[in-house]
Amino acid sequence: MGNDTENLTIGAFAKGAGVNVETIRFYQRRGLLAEPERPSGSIRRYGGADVARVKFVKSAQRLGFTLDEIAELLQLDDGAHCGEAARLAVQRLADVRARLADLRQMERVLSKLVHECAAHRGRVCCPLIDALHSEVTV
Amino acid sequence: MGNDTENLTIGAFAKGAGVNVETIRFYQRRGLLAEPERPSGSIRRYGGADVARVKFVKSAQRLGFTLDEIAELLQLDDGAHCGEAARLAVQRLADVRARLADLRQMERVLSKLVHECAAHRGRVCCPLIDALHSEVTV
DNA sequence: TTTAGGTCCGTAGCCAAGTACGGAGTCAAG
DNA sequence: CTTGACTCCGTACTTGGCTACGGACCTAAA
Repeated sequence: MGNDTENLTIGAFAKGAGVNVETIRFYQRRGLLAEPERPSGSIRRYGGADVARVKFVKSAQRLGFTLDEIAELLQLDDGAHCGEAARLAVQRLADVRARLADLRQMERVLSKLVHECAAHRGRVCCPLIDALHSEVTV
Repeated sequence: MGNDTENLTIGAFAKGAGVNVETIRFYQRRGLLAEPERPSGSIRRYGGADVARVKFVKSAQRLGFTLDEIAELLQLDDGAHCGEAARLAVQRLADVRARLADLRQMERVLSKLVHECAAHRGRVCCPLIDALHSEVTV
């Protein structure tokens, strides 16, 4: 039935999302995750959408967004106005592009350094360095 | 004489590097910055190379490197072996490329969303969202 | 029905990266 | 030779993002 990704306990949920249980609870307190209904007794159940949401949080974090920013992004999902949503998205896009530019610069420098260093094989080496000072001060 | 970027006091240094004095001192304690000689009495003096170094630290931070990683990078500059330096650089390069891939994915999704949202003008809107779940869970 | 293992909840602790503070010393201009 | 700005140094506090702990409760399988 493929139902093994619905009706998860918090433990299975956390494992599925690749975080630990405390993190789930922490996100609930931070408002990143709704505290779900408790269908039977007082144990909460989670589903695939929750797992996706947490994975989204972790992805966005890897890109350098803070939990507050991620909360904003997620509010797009939770019924914010369209105009507001678009405004936020545009803002984030600019942000992402700035990061991309930085990172490309870094990539360029590092890969150049690696190549030069390889080309130097046998010699005294290390053009790595002045480069770090002179070029990466973005 | 252009000497206004040499022989800086810590205050001028910090201002030049765009951080505050405490941060300089913090970096010294962390070993990111050497504690300089004290030519006259007990007040330390700094130069352009120090400024560049701090700017490098800040750039690298913006790219998501931790201070420990940055310290490693800076050791390339401070006389590490070439082989070791290259190893580190290769490692960081892989790192940077992974981040780039993430970020490109994020950019793609966000810009698609922004366009779709603009195209929607007047309608109920917000394709922003399922997209967030379905596509950005990198 | 017991009981092991999971859940709930609050509170406390941890690490990174600073930031703030306070008392003592220094130094250059008046 | 004093005064006001700056420096030195240590220690403490802050913020973000978790992680750990402990006692009470629930629940599924033996």
